[in-house]
Amino acid sequence: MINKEIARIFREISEYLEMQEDSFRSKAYARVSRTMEETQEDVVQIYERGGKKEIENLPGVGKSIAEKIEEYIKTGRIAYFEELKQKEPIDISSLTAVEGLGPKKIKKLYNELGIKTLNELEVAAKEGKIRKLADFGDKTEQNIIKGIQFLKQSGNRLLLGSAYIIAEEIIAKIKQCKGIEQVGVAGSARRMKETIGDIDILAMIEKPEDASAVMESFVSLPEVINIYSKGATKSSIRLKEGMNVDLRILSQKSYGAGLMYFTGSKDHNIEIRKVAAKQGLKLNEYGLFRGNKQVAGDSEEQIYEYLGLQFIPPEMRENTGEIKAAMDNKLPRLIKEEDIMGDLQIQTNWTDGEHAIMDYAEAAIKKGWQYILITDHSKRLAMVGGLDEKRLREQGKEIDAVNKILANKGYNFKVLKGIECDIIKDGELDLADDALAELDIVGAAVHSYLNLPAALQTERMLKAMENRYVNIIFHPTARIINQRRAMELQMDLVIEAAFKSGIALEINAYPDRLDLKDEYIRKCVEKGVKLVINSDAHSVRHMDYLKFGVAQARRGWAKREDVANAWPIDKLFKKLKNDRKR
DNA sequence: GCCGTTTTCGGCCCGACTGTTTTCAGTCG
Repeated sequence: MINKEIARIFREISEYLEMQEDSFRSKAYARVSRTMEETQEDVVQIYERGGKKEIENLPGVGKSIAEKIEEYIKTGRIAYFEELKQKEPIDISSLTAVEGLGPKKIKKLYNELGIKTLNELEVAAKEGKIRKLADFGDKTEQNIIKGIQFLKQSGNRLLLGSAYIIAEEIIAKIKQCKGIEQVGVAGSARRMKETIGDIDILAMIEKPEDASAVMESFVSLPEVINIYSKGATKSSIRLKEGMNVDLRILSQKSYGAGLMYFTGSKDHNIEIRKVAAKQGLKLNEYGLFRGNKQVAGDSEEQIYEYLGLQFIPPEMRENTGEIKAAMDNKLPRLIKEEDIMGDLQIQTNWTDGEHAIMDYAEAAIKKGWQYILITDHSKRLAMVGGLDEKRLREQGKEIDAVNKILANKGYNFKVLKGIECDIIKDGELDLADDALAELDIVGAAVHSYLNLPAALQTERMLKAMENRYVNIIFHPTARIINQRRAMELQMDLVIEAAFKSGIALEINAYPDRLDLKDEYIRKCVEKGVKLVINSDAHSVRHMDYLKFGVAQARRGWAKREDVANAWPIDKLFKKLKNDRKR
């Protein structure tokens, strides 16, 4: 996958151009860098499908940049970038990673002191050379030293699941401050991105004079190890966990505008501000203005409405067509957590799960669900005691017994018989067809040989999908966020096969999986491929993860109709099972 | 370098905070 590599090169080009004061061209490259970062489909595949023209369809990509992408695909390099690097051989990406250092300062450091690398920067700072430069001073030098220190100990972006917990803890503390009307999370956490860089928190206060006390208690939270900035309305800190948190304080009449601004995404905001500008309006984080007069701002709903747009849910705010859709009144009604009627992937103490079938059933009933599917591993996963045909049938008896007890208690609830059947290397399934035939719903998943080349891996997957008993492919790409790359799969072919066969693809809600990714989900939705959102619970408490899967589905523009486990049980059987074209 | 319901040329989101300076450039989001 070369998208990330191209993204990095364009980001560096952007920074070189910024050094040369070519700000607009720089922004053009920065924008395409973000696009490449977010594009899930391999740009090589896009190129193979439709050549340079197809690449130009990517937002922000024009003729010149499309040519550079083509050049990279063909030759593995971009001559323009090589020239820039040769002229000024600076390790820009490492240096800009230092908080407070940007292209202009880096340029000065290079010109005055010949600094090219992080190491040279650190040495110069520690030797006190930086403070002597014009426009630099003691503080800047200290901040550089600190910045390098933090850089060395900071790791990956945090999983949404973890960031959420941290944000909630901080919010709870801020809520206790005097004069606080409302506190909420904004930023990528509110957009429910799968990983989070910084946590953004927004607070509304009644009286402006309370602001400084709120800021004071924010920056003195016990977890704080650095204060980047502290102002009347905006402060920025770093937590022990290695995570940066911003707090912004707003008045009631600006809360909606601030929430919108702080939620992003950046590209969404830029586009929305352009929409405003076209109507002779100005949008900033304080409100929507005509001249000096505020015409909207206390709620997001009000701002979108004034601009003639439908309300755009935060998960959609990525500038990938949602603004146009909102303009045309064509936003989909996204799936909600309340729409979910059951969970179709649960591991019990028959294999590597923590709890018994009845425990999960009771928890599901509490959630108001109508069914769960029990899906322990199959025998190939010997490590966790995967079920063979015999034990699977024994488990079926326990499920029957649980259902009987629940029925006697008067619950309208059903435990369904399933399996997470291993797809072995050649695409065959791990269990015999006659055993699968006895189950209500069959899930299949890859757990081994994750490094096969794309063609082979795809062939394997398609072969498994030919099995007439398979209803769902679990965690289709097998990635683990921050740990393991997705399998190399030609997803277009997999999605096509799912469409033809009537097999559903899973959105696995486990925080470090979230597999399918949002972009693939959107392709499924466009194509009419059925989805399911499962917790992959190995414990009763994991069933709460479903909300992250729902969020991922929303980021992929999925509606209730697209998600099989948002359907009542009879429709679930009809559409997922009996409609399966065999 | 990109882009178009004012446009194929002339624009390009907007503001807070910091540090170094006497009015602002650089950085960040």
